[in-house]
Amino acid sequence: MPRTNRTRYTILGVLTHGAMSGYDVKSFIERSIGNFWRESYGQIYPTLKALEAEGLVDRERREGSGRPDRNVYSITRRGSETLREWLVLPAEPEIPRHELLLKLFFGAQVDPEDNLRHIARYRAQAAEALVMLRSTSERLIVSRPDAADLPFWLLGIRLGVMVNEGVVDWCAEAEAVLRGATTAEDLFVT
Amino acid sequence: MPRTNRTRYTILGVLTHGAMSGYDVKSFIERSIGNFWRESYGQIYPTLKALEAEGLVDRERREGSGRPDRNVYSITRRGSETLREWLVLPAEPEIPRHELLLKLFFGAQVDPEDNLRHIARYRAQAAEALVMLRSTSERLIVSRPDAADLPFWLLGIRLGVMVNEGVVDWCAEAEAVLRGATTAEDLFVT
DNA sequence: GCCATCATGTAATCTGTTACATGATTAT
DNA sequence: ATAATCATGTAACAGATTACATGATGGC
Repeated sequence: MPRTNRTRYTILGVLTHGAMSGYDVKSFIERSIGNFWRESYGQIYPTLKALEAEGLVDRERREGSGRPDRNVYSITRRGSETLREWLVLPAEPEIPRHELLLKLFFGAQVDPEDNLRHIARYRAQAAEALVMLRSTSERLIVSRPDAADLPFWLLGIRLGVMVNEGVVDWCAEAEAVLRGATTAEDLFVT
Repeated sequence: MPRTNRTRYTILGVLTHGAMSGYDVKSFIERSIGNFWRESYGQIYPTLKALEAEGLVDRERREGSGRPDRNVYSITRRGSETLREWLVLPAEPEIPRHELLLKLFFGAQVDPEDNLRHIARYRAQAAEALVMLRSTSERLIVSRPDAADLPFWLLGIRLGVMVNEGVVDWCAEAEAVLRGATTAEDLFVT
């Protein structure tokens, strides 16, 4: 059994926030869940077509005044049902792939400075993510204090904050170990 | 440009730990880096063939006494160089996909209990992972205290511990929010 | 007797990215 | 001028999983 196609459900879920075009779906995903989910046009456009053929979304053609014509999609009753059926199913555990850890695992093959460069880059990415996450949470709290999905959005951001804080702490530990200031064993004793 | 094929380098890296068969490569990956990396036979066997054709690994056929014959692969000098070239390159950021957060993002579409079930399952997985990670670290520290790669192995485990501890904490917060005991906004104030 | 482990490999299939093609409008 | 945004779509291709095929040995 191949992995279930989650693009379908992502699009259906996005369309519960209102009718929109494929282009809009993409930018909605980037702005709202881009932190933990991504879709490309190469997936979105064909999937929208398939969803329409299955009666899970409706399409309405809108003449673009000046702008290109848009296909505006809205979710159907059957689409909502299909979405809810999937939402209550247990989330499949993600297949783990962490290239940084993979490279570090083979770190004995390269110079210590190479490993330290990896860590520094990783810490910078996590720190940058934290800034983004915190500013997004603030913006949401002031601009949409009454939205029904606000708690769900904030919980996603909150997990990102906690994980990235952990990453930043780990980077400090990793640097200490790679510089020889600590042994890795000590990390587990304390 | 397609994403670089990391299976190649994973196999080369594994073979720095000694000559072994495709079967061994798979079980080595599962036991050592299974926590953050996975490969299937469907990838390993064809990749080993390709690596041999490129002169990055050598193959030696060993008659199995009783057992099936084995193809034992060892990394060549050129293989080691190719590996090191890749190891020093910046790790490509993983494309994020987190099905649990995706489902939770659309959580307003289902009953609160459905969301709570997701969280409970997620916490159980993280708790189980923590038990595994801690016991692995202890086993490594006592059994291979002198191995040159021990610090690298332990650092990988340590990140897993820190991230999963964060996940467990987050699950408690998420449950409080979903039960209405706290508001999501409060999570960001404190 | 049966299951786990050892052992190799192919085929079918899917998911998903990237590049390409096209072209108007608006803001800088 | 020119870059960014709006807007839709296809084609090529790679990465990866799963299922299938085959078969022996050794422990319970």
